[in-house]
Amino acid sequence: MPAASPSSYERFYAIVRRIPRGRVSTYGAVARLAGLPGHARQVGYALAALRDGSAVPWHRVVNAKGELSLKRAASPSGVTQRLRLAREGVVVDAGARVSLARFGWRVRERVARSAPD
DNA sequence: CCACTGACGAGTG
DNA sequence: GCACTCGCCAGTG
Repeated sequence: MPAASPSSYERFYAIVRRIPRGRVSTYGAVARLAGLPGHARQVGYALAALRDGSAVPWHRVVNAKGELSLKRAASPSGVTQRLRLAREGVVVDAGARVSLARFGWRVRERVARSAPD
């Protein structure tokens, strides 16, 4: 098994798997959460290496502008991403963009206070 | 080894 | 919002 080396890909996949349904995250955020800030490009590379049937919800990952990075290609992957997002209620506009303000996944870094100040 | 490319991002003007 | 630069790492010729 080639699992001898601590593939950073697996680290990225682990984060992507945590993105809740109906939400999206960004390449940069995934890299950051994986403990590898600045490796956004490698996240894209890792997702591109995924095979059909993987349990990784790669379609929930968009770039920092909220755009689907596969819009450039009419590849089946691009279509699949739009289809899956639509099925989860995520709105993608004509410019292949998603409102990060509305659908961006917010990682809770602090616990909600049960009692306000 | 070098140049170039790619599902990226942040900074500057 | 647009154009440009630099940083990041893997794969290819």
